[in-house]
Amino acid sequence: MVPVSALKTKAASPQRAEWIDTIIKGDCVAALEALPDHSVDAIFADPPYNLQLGGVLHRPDQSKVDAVDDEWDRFASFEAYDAFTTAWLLACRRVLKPSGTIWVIGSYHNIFRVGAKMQDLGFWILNDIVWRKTNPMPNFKGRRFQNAHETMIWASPDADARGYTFNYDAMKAANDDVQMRSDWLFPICSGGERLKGEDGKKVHPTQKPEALLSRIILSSTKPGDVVLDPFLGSGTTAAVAKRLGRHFVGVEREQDYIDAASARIAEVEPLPDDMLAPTPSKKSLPRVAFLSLIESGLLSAGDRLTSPKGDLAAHVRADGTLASGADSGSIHRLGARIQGAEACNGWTFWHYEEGGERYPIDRLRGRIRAAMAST
Amino acid sequence: MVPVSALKTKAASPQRAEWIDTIIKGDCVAALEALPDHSVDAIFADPPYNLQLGGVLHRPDQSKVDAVDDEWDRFASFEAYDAFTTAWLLACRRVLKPSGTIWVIGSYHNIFRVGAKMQDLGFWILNDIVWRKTNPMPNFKGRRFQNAHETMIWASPDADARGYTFNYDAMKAANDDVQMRSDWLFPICSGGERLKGEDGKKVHPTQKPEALLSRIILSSTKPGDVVLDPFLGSGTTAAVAKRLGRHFVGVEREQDYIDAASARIAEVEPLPDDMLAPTPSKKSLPRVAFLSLIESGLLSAGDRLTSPKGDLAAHVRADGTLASGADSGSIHRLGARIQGAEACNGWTFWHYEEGGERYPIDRLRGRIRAAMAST
DNA sequence: AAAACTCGTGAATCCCCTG
DNA sequence: GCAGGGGATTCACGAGTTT
Repeated sequence: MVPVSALKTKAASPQRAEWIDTIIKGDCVAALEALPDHSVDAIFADPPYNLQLGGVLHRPDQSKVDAVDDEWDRFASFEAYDAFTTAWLLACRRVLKPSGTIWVIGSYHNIFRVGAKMQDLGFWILNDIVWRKTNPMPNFKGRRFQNAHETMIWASPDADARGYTFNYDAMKAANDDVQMRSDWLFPICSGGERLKGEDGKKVHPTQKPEALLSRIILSSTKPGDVVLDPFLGSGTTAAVAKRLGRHFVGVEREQDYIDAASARIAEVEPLPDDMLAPTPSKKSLPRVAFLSLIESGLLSAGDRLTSPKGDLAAHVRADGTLASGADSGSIHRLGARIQGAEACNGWTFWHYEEGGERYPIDRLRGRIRAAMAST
Repeated sequence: MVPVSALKTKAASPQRAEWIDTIIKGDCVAALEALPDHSVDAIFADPPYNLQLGGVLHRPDQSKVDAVDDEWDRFASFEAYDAFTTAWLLACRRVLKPSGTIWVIGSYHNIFRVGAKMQDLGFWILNDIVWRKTNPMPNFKGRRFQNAHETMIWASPDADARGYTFNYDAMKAANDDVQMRSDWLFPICSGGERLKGEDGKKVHPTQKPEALLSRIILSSTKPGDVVLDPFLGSGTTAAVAKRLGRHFVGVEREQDYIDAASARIAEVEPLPDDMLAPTPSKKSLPRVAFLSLIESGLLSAGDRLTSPKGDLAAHVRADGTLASGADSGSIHRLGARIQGAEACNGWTFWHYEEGGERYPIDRLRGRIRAAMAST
């Protein structure tokens, strides 16, 4: 374990476990034994791709392509790779909270095997996300399509998992107010962001762009969460987590990578809290009872409410229910029944009249909430 | 076997086998026994996805989503699905020429299992191709990213396969003279192309767009080649193959689909030889997420944006929203609220400062688009 | 006649808290 | 653990209708 105090994020608290905000040196499976069950909120895993590259690849100008041929990317067989995959996935699932989620990135060389194994082990896939590269390496031989993307799998630890974090509203607001899609566009990591050694050579062959990790962390974690990267490499996950006010824990086998990542993380300045506050979702707004509208005088018993078009009507009763003929119930239940629907959001369905205009009663709820906020 | 003479393509030759340009009725594995070894040049397979859907899903307007719940998409377990996959993949490989290639399409529900099984059986993956949908169904409950793509695997029957067809230059010419990438953009099949029954309902729940098959066939087959579709369904593969001067053979279990596909194929007029050119697609300006400006470093969390005159201000937050005092939201929503307006185009309203001058953030969006276009 | 508006729909693994 | 109920949730098109 490498407790680098400079790595600590500002969100640190005294009672925090000692492995938080550190890089653990060692093999992924063995190193994760240092963590208790269900202790991390999210995992980003960038496992070896098992590229199975043949000979040396040359560009048209005869220059040599610097392929990933490191020892850690070589496996004897698909079976060996599958056994490796099973081992680290199980270790990850043990330390992942039931409400947590895991991201795994890969290419066509390995992602199908990893995805199938995840399903076999009971992980429940939430999305597969495509990272479209703005600047992928060309196919030099002209024998295939340009391999211009990588695939990520986002999954919960089991099919029944509830309550995982997905910052839907933040993603939508950040995407021109339409839902964020499963295809993301980012440049590959290059330029100043790419870690280089003193020899000017890249420190790690597959350093991921911070933008990619940023979207992952912003979408599926909350400030203060702990993000695990079992194959930390150059430390992108940890650096971005720290910047975004999350805790991290990384596992890495090679000292060179640990050194580079530690230095990188230490330089990261967390963003101020008010830049990280989660975008409020409607679900997170304070609950307002319909009865409060009557109690505060915004509506009165006997008032007439209608459907949006005004063709269906009901009357407000003193106890906060609605009545229509012999039928009565909550704003939601009566709204559903009166339309013959299975469900209904009474706040947006029922309308009141003011100055000749119809408005949803949600407008009145807004006034209550505004009054609550100002006190 | 259903020898529909009207289906014959113009490239027909007298010594052709009788199963060419026909639809064979029956289970995929059994039906393929009618074909000799190594007799087809390419395969497009759209197997059941094994969606494993739960209950009924409603849209926000309470309408029901017409889910794929057909009998043919139900499997007892992953093991049953894997056995099915193995069987049809082996049958396909037997009839595929050594120089041929196979395409398989799927979603995250099944594509990882299929891909892993293909590798296990010795198929050699050449590319995975992402079909990005211009108009995918939204995620109605806001619990995941919008599932906006499907994945195709393009593979040769074994690792040593040589001489497979890839029309590199045609693809490049069709793509503004840069290499065709592994991510393709097409609308889903709708409008006049979608086969409808007399009741006005869709004939097949998962009809694929002709544009998709067109690119597949144009990229990896030659005129006169034989294209097999072991799950023919509504017949898109056969119809496109015939139009493009290729032969086809389809396998399908259900008579209703066979009838619809036969009628559809009969109506297809093969293109004249000199017209068999790929269709270039001009795309409109790509959507850029405001978050991309932060992710790409053009803006940073905490940066100050102002109204055109500089009298109103907000701060950029890490998740791609803006904050002004206690208020926050997308660039559009906050822009509207801060002006007291109903709507606002945040791209032209919000300005940043550079060298003492104010510029709309639309200028930064332009830079992102320029970077995208240059790749 | 043209524009605006409404309505339907697509391979979907789609809620969460309280009693 | 289960049942009940509050109440949150959609994008791009094509087709048809109204203004």
